[in-house]
Amino acid sequence: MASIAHPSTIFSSIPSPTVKATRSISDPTQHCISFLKSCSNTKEFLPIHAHLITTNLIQDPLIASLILQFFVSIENVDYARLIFSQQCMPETKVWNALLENQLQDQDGWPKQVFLTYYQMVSQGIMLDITTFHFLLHACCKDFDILQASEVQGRILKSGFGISRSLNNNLMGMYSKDGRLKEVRQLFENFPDRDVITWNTMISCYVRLGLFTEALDLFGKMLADGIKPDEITMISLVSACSKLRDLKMGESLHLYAEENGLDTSGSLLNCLVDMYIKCGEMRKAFKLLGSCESETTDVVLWTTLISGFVKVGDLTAARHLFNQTRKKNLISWTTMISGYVQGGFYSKSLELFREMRLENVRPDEVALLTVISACAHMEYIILGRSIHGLVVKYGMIIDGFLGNSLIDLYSKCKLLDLANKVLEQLPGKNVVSWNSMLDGYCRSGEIEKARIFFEKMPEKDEVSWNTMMNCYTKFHLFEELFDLFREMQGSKVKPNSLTLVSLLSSCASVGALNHGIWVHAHIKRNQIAIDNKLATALVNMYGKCGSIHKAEEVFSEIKAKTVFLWTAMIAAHAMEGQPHKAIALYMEMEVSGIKPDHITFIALLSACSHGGLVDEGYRYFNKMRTVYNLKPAVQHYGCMVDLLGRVGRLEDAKEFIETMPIEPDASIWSSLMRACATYHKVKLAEHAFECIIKMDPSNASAYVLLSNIYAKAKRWEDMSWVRRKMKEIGVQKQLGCSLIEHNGTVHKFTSGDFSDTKYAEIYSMLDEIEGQKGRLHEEEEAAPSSQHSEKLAVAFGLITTPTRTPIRIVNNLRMCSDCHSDMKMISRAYDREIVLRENFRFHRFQHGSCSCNGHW
DNA sequence: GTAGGGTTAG
Repeated sequence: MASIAHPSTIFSSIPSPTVKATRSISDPTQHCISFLKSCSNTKEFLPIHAHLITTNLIQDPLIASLILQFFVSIENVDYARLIFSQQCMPETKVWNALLENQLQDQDGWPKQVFLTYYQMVSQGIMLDITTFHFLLHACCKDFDILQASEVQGRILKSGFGISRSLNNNLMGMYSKDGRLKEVRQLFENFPDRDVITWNTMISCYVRLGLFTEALDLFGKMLADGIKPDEITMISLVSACSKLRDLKMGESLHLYAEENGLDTSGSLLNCLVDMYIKCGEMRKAFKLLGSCESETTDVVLWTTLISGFVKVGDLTAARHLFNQTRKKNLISWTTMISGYVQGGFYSKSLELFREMRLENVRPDEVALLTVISACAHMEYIILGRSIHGLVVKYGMIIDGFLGNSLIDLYSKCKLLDLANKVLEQLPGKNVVSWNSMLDGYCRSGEIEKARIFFEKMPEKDEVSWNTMMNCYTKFHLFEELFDLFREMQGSKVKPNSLTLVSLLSSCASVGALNHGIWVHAHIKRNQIAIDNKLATALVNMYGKCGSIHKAEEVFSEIKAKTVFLWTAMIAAHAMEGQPHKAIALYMEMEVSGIKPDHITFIALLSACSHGGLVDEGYRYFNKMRTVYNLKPAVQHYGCMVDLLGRVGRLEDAKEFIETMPIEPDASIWSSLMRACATYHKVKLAEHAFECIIKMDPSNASAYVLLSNIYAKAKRWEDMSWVRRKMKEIGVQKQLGCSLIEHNGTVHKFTSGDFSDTKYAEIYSMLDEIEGQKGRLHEEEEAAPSSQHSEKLAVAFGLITTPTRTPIRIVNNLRMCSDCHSDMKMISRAYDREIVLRENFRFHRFQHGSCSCNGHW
């Protein structure tokens, strides 16, 4: 408390009336108020009391109420009443002034108002309409249903009868707390409604998201002969914003203009917001242009910033933000959250720091926004310190704020902390559980995730999709489809994201029949195929070797995104159709779509699969010179692959040595594979050394080198490699092949004996060996007759009808023996064999392969 | 009685 001068000095310095006019700071009333507020005992009070009586200041209700407050605080109400009996003011008025004073006190607690109220009741003080207004106001500040109904009951008993303004106030109070039932009851039971009664009812609907009800009520209001005002329109136009109902919004705009309502104030902001949210930027700006002078209204500016954020134009949003003269917390939060929504998390945190440097104190919304940014970046240290800030500010953690914290700890894989917040969270909802579920999923705790998922009190589409994405991510194909079937039996309908997840899983294991089934499901349920779903379908068909179906889906989409184009280009690349990929790329350029990094990976890999060196160089240079895209290590990898495939090994080596970024192990592996093809032992050894320097236990490098030595018949070197592998414990990556049959995906690994049909499979393999009509060369590792793709093809020959294609997905590139054996099998058994390696297909038919020897 | 900012799957 600031030091207050002794009363005697205050009184001696009371200025004359003329001075008072010029020096309002020393207003005697203000002095008295300050002094009264600091009074702590009766002894201090008495001198000023005498002064107040002589100057008649005691008749000032505020002063009187402070005296009252003083005596209430020292629990001597009797003395207070004695004092008041000497003055002419009715007691209720003074008590009301006290209530008003307590309400205005920024740091005050609405509970204080109720303490005063209980004192009034126990003292038998009469309550009037003003008292009730203050009480309702306090109820709004800190809603408590018991207190609210106590006040409502007191109003009914007071004998005034319920006035329209009290009724409106009661409605407003319940509306703020979202109590539709109470508001409706007060509305229905009060026939003498004015515009405020209607507005309160309408805004209650809008607040609760019942937009259509709000608009319906507007019709009834007109029918009732009540003229709407600007505030009515504000509620209704904001309902149209939320509904994205441009037509209704425009007709409300027209109504306002025709009925002479003021559309230059707050209503203007709402209309601008509505036009922006409905995607009518031009109309919004036309409306702004019609304003007479340049407005500096911070709400309007913020509306515009938010509009640009919604349409994804963050540059424009930031430009406006920088020009906003009187930024407040909401403008800052709008811009910060804009960056979060656009995925520019670092930018959002940067701006938050700037905000704090400007001494703007964040509230719950601002903090949960930056917590969400920290969560996405997995910035746990900053995230925890913001959690600390939440505690420091004494914020109550519930609802949104709590959910953002669960999300933070989940994304950072701190499951205990996430659980702790969850347990202590008062208003848990499906978002809280979803965030926790996501924590288990991304930590790889699949079992725990499933148990948690089963126990969730409520599941929405996010819950199902989170669990399903988890299965997709961990390649649990069976579990994924089982869960999908379960989902179809539940109340929640699969959405396009569910289907994207299923399709991407089908794509990764090459499960064409499952993919076709998902596509049929989409058609059957008349789910709209948007760009994202089309991309997933094209990707699935492309990766399952069904290029014509991919083209079909692709051609049906009119406005294609870069992702869709890229998926189609990649499909051609995988098929080894470089010219089609290039033609498509050119078509894309013509249609005005800019390629991205991924497009160029697809395009360069197409060139590589077709051995198109000149084209490869051309596009590699083009990405930088025309599109200003910096080639990443994958792009350099494609180029090395391309040069290696056509046998320009020295060029490839030089390319690696002059590339501006550090080559990684995969680049040297590319070169090594080419060395294996072209029997360049020396260069292979150099590449090997480079790989081992970076990654001493790189399994594929050892295996490749060993194979290269074997091919060169350098047995001693080969066994050295083998010994070395044992010494450092290098584990060979197991070859693995997938084949879809009868609703499941079968997985084979080299020398695998686990399949129930293994006896039949191995006798089939013997038969194949017999077909070759020659003995096998000496094999260094597992004989190629037991390579996983052979097992899979044998399985396919046994289990599928004659002449149907056999589709296999490999995790590794196949060896040359398998490649020639597949050609032979395709002729001997008259089967098309479609085999997918990591990034390309081989189609074996009538004894030849679509790759034309470029494997 | 009214307008601008908020959490989760990809």
